[in-house]
Amino acid sequence: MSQMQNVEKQLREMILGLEIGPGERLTERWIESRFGASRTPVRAALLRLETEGLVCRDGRGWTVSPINLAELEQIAVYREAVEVAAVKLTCALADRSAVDVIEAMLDSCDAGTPREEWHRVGMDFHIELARLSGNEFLFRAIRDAMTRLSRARWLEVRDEAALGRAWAEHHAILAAVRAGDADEAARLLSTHIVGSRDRLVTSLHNDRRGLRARGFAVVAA
Amino acid sequence: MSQMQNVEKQLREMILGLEIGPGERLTERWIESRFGASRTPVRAALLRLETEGLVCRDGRGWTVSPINLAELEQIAVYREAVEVAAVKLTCALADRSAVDVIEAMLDSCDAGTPREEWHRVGMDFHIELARLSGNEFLFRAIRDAMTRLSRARWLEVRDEAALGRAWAEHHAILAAVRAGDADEAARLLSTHIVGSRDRLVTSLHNDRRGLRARGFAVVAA
DNA sequence: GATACCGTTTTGGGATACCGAGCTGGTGTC
DNA sequence: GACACCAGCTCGGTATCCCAAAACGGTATC
Repeated sequence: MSQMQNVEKQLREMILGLEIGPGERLTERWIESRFGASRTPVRAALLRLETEGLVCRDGRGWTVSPINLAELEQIAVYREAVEVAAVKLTCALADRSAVDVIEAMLDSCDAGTPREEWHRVGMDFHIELARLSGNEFLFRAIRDAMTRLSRARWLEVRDEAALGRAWAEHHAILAAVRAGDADEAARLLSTHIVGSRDRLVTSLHNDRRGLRARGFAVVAA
Repeated sequence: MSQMQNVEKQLREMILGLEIGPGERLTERWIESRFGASRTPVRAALLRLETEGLVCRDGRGWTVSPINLAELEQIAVYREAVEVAAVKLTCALADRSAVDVIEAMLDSCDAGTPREEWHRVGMDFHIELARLSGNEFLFRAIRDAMTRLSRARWLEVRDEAALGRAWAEHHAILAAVRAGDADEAARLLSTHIVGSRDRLVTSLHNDRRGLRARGFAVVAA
């Protein structure tokens, strides 16, 4: 693997894993020494992460993108449009057996599963569901949107009940897709996304002082 | 303006203006000498253009992305989802007077307007309409999609009648938005996008030999 | 005449040196 | 004590150099 991909991957993981907090300043030289690469691959990695929205320019320097509540709300609207379109396409497919793989993915999470895994599977559900549509642009749009949402979802305070509800909604969506009921799948998915957004934004809004106390920049809606 | 932005802008214009043909090989050293910049900003510009889909990696090198008919069809589906969502949002706005600006933009084209201008306004119609939604993600999605479509739309053989029909559809969409009729606007926009895609793909498919003879790589659907 | 082999050249990937702008901290003046 | 100013440092932007791998071309052999 090239140095650029290496730096990009590791830096992305550090940002998504909140090892570097939202709003934190980054210098190319720090990344250079941190990952043992020279500035050329570091700069390339930063440029790519910038297009993913994980880092942004701060005047002349680089900053880990803050958590932006207004952005989260806009992404939800975007997701709703794109995911609903994707799931409708999928419902129109002759062979929808691939939903079984996604269902198995959901079922792989149980009481003993670590929180990281729940988080990852919760995102992959939407990404893989979008992939089934066969439309590369819808897929990429959702994958990128989920990447942007990743840190916020990780910070969200989710109780057991909320997680259970999300999983039930995921299962219901898959059932509708399996039945080929596009309207029902779209309705369920739409409701799920809006509900998730409300819980997410509410949770982060309530927690914003605590988050800021942890050094995380949170921009209000 | 920095060298990187300079190279990025000029190279984008050369690619979109077909001064460098789809499928053509690019070397960093050629770009370097062509624009009088060193390889660092050249590489940065290539990385950005790669995310726009205008250039792609070809093994170890760079290639101007070919015209891909399958991609054009997928983009149309993506556009339909995103643009319809955007226009529905716009219809729900209290103040929709900004449609007048877009209408004026359309009306600025007449018989004496050069083809480049028609082409640009035809794209900007969709981009500016999306911007009205106020959703940054919907806007960027459509702007980027139109960028990817730009070269194909330029190559399309469009007769006077087709242009007139497109303009009439644009006006009809604006009228529906002005009236706040979201369903009608969505229906008109959807029809417009599907119709445009059919004409575009058909035109390029019929012309593919001529295009290849001009040195343009065209990948079949 | 075709093909296999080897040296040369080209190319992208990476490392590093240099520059100028901007920030910082310390000092001197009022 | 406050503020203005300046030196030094830091940082991104750029240019350039090196390297290994791949592409190219020529030659020798069959």
